[in-house]
Amino acid sequence: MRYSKEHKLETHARIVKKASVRLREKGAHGIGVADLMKDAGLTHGGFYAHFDSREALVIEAFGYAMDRSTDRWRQLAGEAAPQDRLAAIVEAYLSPQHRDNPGHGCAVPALGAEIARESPKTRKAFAAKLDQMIAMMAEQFTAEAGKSARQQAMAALATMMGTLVLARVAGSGELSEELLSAGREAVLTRAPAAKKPAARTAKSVARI
Amino acid sequence: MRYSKEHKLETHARIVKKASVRLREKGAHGIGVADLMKDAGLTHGGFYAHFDSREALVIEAFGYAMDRSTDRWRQLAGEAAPQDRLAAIVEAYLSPQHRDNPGHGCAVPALGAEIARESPKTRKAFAAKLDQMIAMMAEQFTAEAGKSARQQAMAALATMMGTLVLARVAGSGELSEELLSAGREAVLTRAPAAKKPAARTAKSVARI
DNA sequence: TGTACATCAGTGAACGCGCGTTCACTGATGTAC
DNA sequence: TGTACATCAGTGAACGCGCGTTCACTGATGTAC
Repeated sequence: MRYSKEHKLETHARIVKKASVRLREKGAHGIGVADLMKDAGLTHGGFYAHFDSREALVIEAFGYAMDRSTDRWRQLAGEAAPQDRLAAIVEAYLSPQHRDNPGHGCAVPALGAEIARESPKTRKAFAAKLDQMIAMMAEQFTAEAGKSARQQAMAALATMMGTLVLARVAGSGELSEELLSAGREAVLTRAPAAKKPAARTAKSVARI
Repeated sequence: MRYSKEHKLETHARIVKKASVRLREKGAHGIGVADLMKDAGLTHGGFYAHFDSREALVIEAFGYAMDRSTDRWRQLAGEAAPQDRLAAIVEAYLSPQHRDNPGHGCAVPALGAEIARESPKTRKAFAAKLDQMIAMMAEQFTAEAGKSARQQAMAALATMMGTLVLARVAGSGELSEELLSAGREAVLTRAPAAKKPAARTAKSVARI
């Protein structure tokens, strides 16, 4: 059943993509190689034709998820008027839809704490993607009051991902909504161009 | 070897205390029952005389850690002059010492994301402790600019735990320090009585 | 007070199970002649 | 063009291992008489 040249690359990409969803849903150790391969329509035996180890897949899947998030935010920002860009990102990030869809959401709140305990190799891969994400967020800020755009971006990202973790722990009740609201307010009322953002549809925010 | 009445309670408490450290260090699934019992100077067979299941210990250990953190912050606040209280907490929280000592630090950045994936029972236990922590933090804020003390406390907690997760992923290099600094600035320059806090010694902040 | 018995925290072997990884094999298709 | 062989992505059984949990047993000490 020898396949065309592109076939292996396509299969590899499919495994990574599917794994990035399931790992965000279940945690970096919450799902096994056999189930991840099954999700991609394969059996577990073929796994090592694509990856050196389970950890190698985790790194790739994590990087994929981070890139998709960064792309998605850039897209959301691009679609909004300049003064609404930060708000567009924050409203989408701190929404019930994002809270309830970790599999298609930001990898940082889903996997950050676990990655912090992994090997230096894994952590470095994460840190590099995190740095890109910070740079993208920094484009939404201007330096002011002694704070650089990058500094503001880091704090905003921390508040956003922290709020999402807390809101997920709280479930979907009143406390959870309160947390999301407090997070949105905190990031947006500090920002230079903080206006009430245009309402986003559920569809447009479901995938970050 | 029948023991005195208090003996079992003491042993139980010792297991919980030791487990709370190791679980924060290794993650909610990162260490097994046998090793946890060994840490308490026992063998694994006796585990079920103390707990219905591994999950039951995780819940107890987690609650213990949360209570210690809340106590510790209250103590830090009590030792500082009124206008320095928030700063005392934030400086200790967002310090390299806390970043490098997850086992004796706040359970939220260490275990929050994992708890979010656990059973409703576990999540509810976490949410109740989180609510207490929020209430304690709210004592450090006053309502202003349309934001209640509670709302400010939630955002501050999210920024603090989010920053710590990111700083731990980044390791101990420049990016990590940058993140800690940005987090401190973000929480403190929004606060009503934000002054430069008195320097804390490493000793006083090592255990949160 | 002295003695026989009951208690039960803790021990250590054993269980069933799922995991990451390995390996001999398959078979459709590319390639050499 | 036709044929024999090489390739290698994918299969499925098997491996060793560690895990959570169970269980028969131990033995120091409290309790009943």
